[in-house]
Amino acid sequence: MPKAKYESIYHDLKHKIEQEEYAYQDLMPSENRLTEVYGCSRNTIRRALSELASIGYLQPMHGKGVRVIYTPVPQSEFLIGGIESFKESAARNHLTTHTKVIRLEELSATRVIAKKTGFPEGSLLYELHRIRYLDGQPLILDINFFLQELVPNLTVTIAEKSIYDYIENELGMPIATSRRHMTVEHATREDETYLALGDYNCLAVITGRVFNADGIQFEYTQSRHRPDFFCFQDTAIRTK
Amino acid sequence: MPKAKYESIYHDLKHKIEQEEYAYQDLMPSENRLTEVYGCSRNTIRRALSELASIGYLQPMHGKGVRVIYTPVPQSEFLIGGIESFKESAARNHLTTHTKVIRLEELSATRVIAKKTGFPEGSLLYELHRIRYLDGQPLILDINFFLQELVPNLTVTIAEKSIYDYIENELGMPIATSRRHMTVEHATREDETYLALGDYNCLAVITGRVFNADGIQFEYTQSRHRPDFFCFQDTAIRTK
DNA sequence: ATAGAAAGCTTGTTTAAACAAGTTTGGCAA
DNA sequence: TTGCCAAACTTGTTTAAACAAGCTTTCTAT
Repeated sequence: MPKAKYESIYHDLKHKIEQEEYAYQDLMPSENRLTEVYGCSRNTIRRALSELASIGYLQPMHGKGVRVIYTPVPQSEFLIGGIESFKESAARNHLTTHTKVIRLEELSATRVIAKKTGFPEGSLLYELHRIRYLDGQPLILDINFFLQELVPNLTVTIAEKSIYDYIENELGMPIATSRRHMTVEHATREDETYLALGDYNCLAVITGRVFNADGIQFEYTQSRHRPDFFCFQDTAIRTK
Repeated sequence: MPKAKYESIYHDLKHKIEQEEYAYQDLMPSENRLTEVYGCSRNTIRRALSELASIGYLQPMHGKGVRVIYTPVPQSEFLIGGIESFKESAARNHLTTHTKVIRLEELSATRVIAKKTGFPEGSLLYELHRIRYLDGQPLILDINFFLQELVPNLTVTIAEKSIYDYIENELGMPIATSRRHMTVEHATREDETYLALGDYNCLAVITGRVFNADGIQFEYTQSRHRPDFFCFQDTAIRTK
């Protein structure tokens, strides 16, 4: 499905790196070599390589070559990374899931809610609380606010399936960018009621604003994760 | 001191967005307009714009324009993001800091340590435990493993100042890429001893491998954060 | 008046070329 | 043999051009 040339080269190289055809610490073929292999220009190769560098797969070295620094991650954990729905994450980890809606109501954004969520004061919103189960265990309390104007006609049925699927495929609104904060917070009464926290008295909390492809925020979300199944991945590139 | 043209354009535009000269939800000037303003080619402009999109400042819209989606973040929190030393983060937040070394010893990587840290078995390492204080409060327990071959002659004095400064400026080794995991873990005996955890019984833990510009891993690090001062920032772009 | 085509914007992809700058190799001269 | 320099690699930056594709405006034909 990649329509752009650099995308298919990116995916091809990514796959070869993950299969360790290009192994950890190896040098990649030179850009000129890859140009011949893929029958494209050097710029197109460089675009694919730079995206692989940005996800921490490659380390380019000026004058020397490009080194593979990808190492396989142990797939035992439920990993979060990128913008991914709960169901997508679960599927990637071969786990079964279901979702229970605790609360779904309409409201208008007060000044306090507007400040917290980033929506304009007075916006019509949906507030949605859901519990996410993985293999029968309640792991995540999701609290979402959706802009009714962009995500209309939200129902319990939709909320228990996949909202992202509804948004992208039924409403035809592409999801683009998400800016998130991660913190660790004390468990609330609601957390204790719905999640089997055991002896943990805090949770991993991911808070974020989600924008569509037009740069309009349509969602404010807070995911409250039971610590024992939470892992967030990230690659950082140091800028000079 | 950006030496490349696209870097200085990037920084200039970033600054203007942060100053809200280009405000939230505004459209940026078109690429053709910006080429006139900055006197450069469209490619160079596009490079600057795409880096601003990758940090969640801009949302490009095919055929329509580029929308500003940056909103200022409340600067009250101690934010983590990118590869940044503790001192750099503290300085950015106008806070005073000091560091106490708990433990500094040499060791050779056993099989277990090699698997955990990603260093080859038998590597000579430094193991370093430090407490980081912010305005007098013990907030972070840092546990580091350094490859002696690349980070030689580590002393308590260096460890209490800035190791990144030592590595980059004294040893002249550029730090490039860091792959990290974030989890929430039960407090250990060591955490309880050194950090004033109050009634928290867990911590935010950032675990990571750090690579130099040659793609060689020189550090394995674990930062154990007291929850109340921990906040991690991230921008995710959804890929189709 | 309205539908629809066309023109003129916008961003997205790809190529080609030239040059800059860092590293390695190989050969030449002392 | 040793030291040094030049040649031949490598990646990094910039320009120019052409075309694709999405969106908006304008004009035209019905």
